Amino acid sequence: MSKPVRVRFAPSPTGPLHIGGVRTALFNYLFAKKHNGTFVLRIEDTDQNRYVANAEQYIADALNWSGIPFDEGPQKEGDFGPYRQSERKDIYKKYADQLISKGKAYYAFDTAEELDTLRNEYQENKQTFIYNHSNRDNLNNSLSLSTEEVKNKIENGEKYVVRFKTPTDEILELKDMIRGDIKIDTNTLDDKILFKSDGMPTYHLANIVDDHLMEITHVIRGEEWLPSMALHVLLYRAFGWESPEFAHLPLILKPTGKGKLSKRDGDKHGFPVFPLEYKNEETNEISRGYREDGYFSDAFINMLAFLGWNPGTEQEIFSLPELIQAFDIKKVGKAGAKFDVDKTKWFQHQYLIKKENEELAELFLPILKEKVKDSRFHGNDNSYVTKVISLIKERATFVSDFWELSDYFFVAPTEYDKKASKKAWKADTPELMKGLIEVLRSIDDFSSKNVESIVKEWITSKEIGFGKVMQPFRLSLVGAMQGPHLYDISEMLGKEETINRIETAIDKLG
RNA sequence: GGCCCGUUCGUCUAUCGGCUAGGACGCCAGGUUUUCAUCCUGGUAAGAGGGGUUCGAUUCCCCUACGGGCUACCA
Repeated sequence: MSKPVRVRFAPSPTGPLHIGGVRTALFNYLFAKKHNGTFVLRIEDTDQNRYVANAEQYIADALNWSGIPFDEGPQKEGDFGPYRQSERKDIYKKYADQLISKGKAYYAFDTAEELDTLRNEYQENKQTFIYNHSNRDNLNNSLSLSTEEVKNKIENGEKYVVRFKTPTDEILELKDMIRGDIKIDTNTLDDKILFKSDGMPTYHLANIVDDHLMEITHVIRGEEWLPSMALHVLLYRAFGWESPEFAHLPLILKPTGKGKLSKRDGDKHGFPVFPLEYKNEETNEISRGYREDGYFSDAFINMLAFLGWNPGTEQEIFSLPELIQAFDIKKVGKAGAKFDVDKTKWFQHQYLIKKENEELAELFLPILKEKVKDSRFHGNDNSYVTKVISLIKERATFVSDFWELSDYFFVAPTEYDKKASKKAWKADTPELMKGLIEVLRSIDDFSSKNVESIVKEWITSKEIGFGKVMQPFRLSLVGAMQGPHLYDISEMLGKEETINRIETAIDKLG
C-alpha cells in the first residue's frame, strides 16, 4: 500500500493570486481529491520585504469562492502545522546546520555587492558567473577559509549565508509526471543560497524541509520551477529523504503578444486576471475579479481546468465532481496556453443557461429592485420574474445582462428604436394598430397560443400582411425589434397593458 | 550570454507509426424565429523548417528556427 496522497499549494503572500495561481491550486486540488488525498495550503512568507498583509486572506477567500478549499492550512490546523513558514522559522536553521555538518553545505561571507561586481565583470568578458565548483575555492567562504577564520568571522557577528555544495560531474536523471525524463549536468548548477543572512531560509530550503515534514507526496507547481527541480532533488538526497514526485504545469500566456500572463494584463486586455476583486492598500488601485464581473465560480473553474488539460473526450462542460473523476495529471499538456477571453465567456454562458430559473431570479432580484420601484415585482412570489428569465436567459451571458434584455417586461418603453420605427411604422400603421386593439379587446383568454391564433386569423382574413402588423406590434410592446416570441410577451404583460402600450405608440409615433 | 522546457487550424486542444488530421471557441454562409439572440446545418482554417529511422511519419531520433521559463541573500 502506497502512502496517502498529500499535495500542497504554496503561494507567497506578495499580492493577490492571479488565475495562473488558481489553476495551480485547482490541479493540486483535483489530484488530491482524485486520489482521496489531502490538499494543503502553505504560506511561503520567507521574504519579509515583499510581504503584503491582506494577501493571505485573499488567497483563502479565492480558494473558497472557487470551490476548492484546502483541507489543512492556516486557520485550519491539521497535524503538520504551523502552515506559515514565518511561524516555522526555528525549524529551518537546524536543517541548514545539519547539511553543514554533513559537508553538503557551507558558510559564505561574500556580500551581495561583491557578487554583483563579479557578475558584471564576467558579463563584460562575455562569460557567465556561476557560484559553484569552478570558483568556490577562490571566494569568501568556509571552503576557502581555514576553520579558525570561519569561526572568528561568525563569532565577530559577520553576516553570512549558507550555500548548498552542489555535487560535481554528475548527470542527474530527473522524472516529471508531465514532461517525462530530464537530464541535468550538475556542473551547470550553482551553489544556491539556502539560508539568508537575515536568519530566514530561502524558498529552496524551506520548501524542501516543509514538503518533507508535511509528508507531501506530489509536488505540482508551475513550470517556472522546473529549473529548480535539480536542486530540490539534490537536497532531498543530501538530507537522506525520499523525494516526492514532481509535475510542472505549463504556463498561462498573454492572449496577445509575448510572455506569461502577468497581473497587469487584465487592464490592458479588458478581462480580469484575478478571481476576486482586489484593492491594493498602498495605491488604492482596484483590480477587477471574475466574481465581481459576474462569472459563476463553476464556470470559472471549468474554464481554468481546460487551460492546459483536457480529458481526451469531446465533453467540455464539467462540474467539479466530474472534473475530479476525469482528471489525470498525465493528460496535462506541455506547452504554454494562451488565455482566451471569448472561450471564458462561452463557458459562463453555458453555465448560465444550465442554472435553474428560480436561482437566477434570486440573483436578479436585487438588480431589479434598484431599477423598478413597482413593488409588484419585489414580493415573495418570484414567479413573474422567473418566467421572464426563462424567456430571455438564452441570450445572456451574465445575470447583469438580464435588465437590458428584459426591461420592457417591467416598464413600458418610453422611446422607440429609431431605425426600427422608420422601418416598421408607416403612414397606415396607426389605423392597423387601432384595428388590432379592437381584436385584442375582444379576447378573453389572453394566453400566448390563443392570442396568436386569433390575431393570425384576423390578419389573414383582412389580407393585411404579417409584417405590417407584427413589426409595429413588437415595437409598441418592446420599443425595439428584439426579444422573445411576441405573444409570450403579450401574455406576460396582460391584456390591459398590451393595449395601453399600443395606444401609447400610436400617440407617440403618430 | 548560459541552462532547461516547449512547438498540430487565429485560440484551446485530440491523435500514444496507418490521416480523408477530429472537437470546441471565434469567424463566414444557410435554415428556424415574419424581430433580435439562442438553436440547427454547413463552411473557413493546422502538425515550424531540414535531415534521418521505417513499407509508412504529426507521432521516434538529430540539427536549425521560433516561442517560453530560469539565471537574486524573490518566490
